[in-house]
Amino acid sequence: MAQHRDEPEIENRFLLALPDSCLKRLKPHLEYLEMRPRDVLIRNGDTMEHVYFFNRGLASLVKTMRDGRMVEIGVVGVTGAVGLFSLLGVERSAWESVVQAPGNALRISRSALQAEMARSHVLQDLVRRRAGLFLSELAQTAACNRLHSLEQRCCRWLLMAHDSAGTDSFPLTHEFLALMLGVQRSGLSIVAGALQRDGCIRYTRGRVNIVDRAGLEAGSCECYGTVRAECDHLFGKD
Amino acid sequence: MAQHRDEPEIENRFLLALPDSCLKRLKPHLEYLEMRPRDVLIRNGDTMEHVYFFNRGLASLVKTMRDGRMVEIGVVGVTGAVGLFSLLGVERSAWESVVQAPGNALRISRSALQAEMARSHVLQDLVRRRAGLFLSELAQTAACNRLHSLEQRCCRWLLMAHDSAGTDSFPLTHEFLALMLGVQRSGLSIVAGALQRDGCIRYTRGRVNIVDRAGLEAGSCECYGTVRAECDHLFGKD
DNA sequence: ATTGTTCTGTTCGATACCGAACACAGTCGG
DNA sequence: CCGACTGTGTTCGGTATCGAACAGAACAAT
Repeated sequence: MAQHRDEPEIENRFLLALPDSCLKRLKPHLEYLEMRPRDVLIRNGDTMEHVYFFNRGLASLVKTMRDGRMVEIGVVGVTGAVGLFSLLGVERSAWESVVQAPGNALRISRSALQAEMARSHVLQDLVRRRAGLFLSELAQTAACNRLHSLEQRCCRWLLMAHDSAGTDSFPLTHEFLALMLGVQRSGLSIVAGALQRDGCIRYTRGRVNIVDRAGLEAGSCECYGTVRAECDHLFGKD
Repeated sequence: MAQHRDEPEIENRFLLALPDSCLKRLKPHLEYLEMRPRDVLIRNGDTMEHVYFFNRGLASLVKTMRDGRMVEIGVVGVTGAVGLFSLLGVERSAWESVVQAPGNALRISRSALQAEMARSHVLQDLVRRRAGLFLSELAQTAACNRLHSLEQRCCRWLLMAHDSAGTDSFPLTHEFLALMLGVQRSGLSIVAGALQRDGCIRYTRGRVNIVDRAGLEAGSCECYGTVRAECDHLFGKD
């Protein structure tokens, strides 16, 4: 998962929100990495030595129980950073961060970023705001997991993935999505089939195509809109 | 909910973990408050101006949907602090913090506490560690809400409440517990009735009595033990 | 004592999802 | 071209929980 470049292109919206001067000082510390599905960035309990800014692609934050059952408790895409809370002094990760959608990211050591935070008030402020947004997302997901149906959560998930994918088509199997949503694959296949019949999505062996976003939004719970609105408020509408 | 004392007794374990010198400087800023069930400490979206350290009693962190359905996404008792993340620079609360079990708390302004953090490395470190623990709790609950049965979550909840209550008997209605767990009251009554028949608890009109902790632990999901172990690791086993 | 309110017990049909299984089709490696 | 594997469609009985309703019991206010 390592591939180096001298002058990586920056598309991550968190980084892009920083002033040029700040970004310029960070650039020498940024390491360009290809992100491949199933790459594990941070394990549960790991000390967080690096922060990852996705330019493209998406990471899943996953909690696994002792019996092996797992469920996604959050995602991090182009508006966020994997390992964000390490910047607020939290040592260890309480979940596993694993690449879900392929793409690339810029990695920087926690210490380098904290050094810049000590200097840049803007960066410090952005980290805090983004952390607040993340907390909100996490709480929303906790409630969503309890209150909303599989179909609603499935639609929400597809919308979030679509936002981060950048393209209408991206790799995704029923099996994987069922794992993330913490449900049986058979149940998910039925929901996915219904969404396909309704013309919201189309899929073929491990690849899904978002056809009708509005349809998905109608089928989704309010959680997508709530989180999206907060994110737009922080980074602007586009 | 306001009742003042000059030299409040400190039982909150977060505060007790601080060195005397640090505590001594904080004391003049600590305001003693009675906590009554349903008192709202922080609303969703509020800026967090104060931090609350419970000596006794328990706060529920609650997320409410637009249709009025709600679910508890976490609790804060004698080992934590309501408004903790404000100390890491997060401005606004993403949920509502409401008193669940009666007791009393010490309140301090965010600014006073941050001033002391700037001085005390130990306090700063403890805040970060406790925040990390809270994140872990939140993630655990998000997963628990998806993966575990009502009975398991009910047992877990009773155990957590028991830990914070300090006594074996505390006020609790089926209605309230169903709200917190995000389920129907009728379903909860059946589970509660079963637990009573099994001799784990006894209850009468709005009051529950913990009879057999071991039984509850057996009926609970692993989430209770996982979170409890992390908490013990941070504060010691008692 | 009477009345109103809160809390609990219980029923009942409806629904969502589980958990396991099997079939089949597309894809890949040799 | 031939397996082997992976991804999807579908079934089926079982269970958990919903959502709504009603009744009775304990308590509080008057």
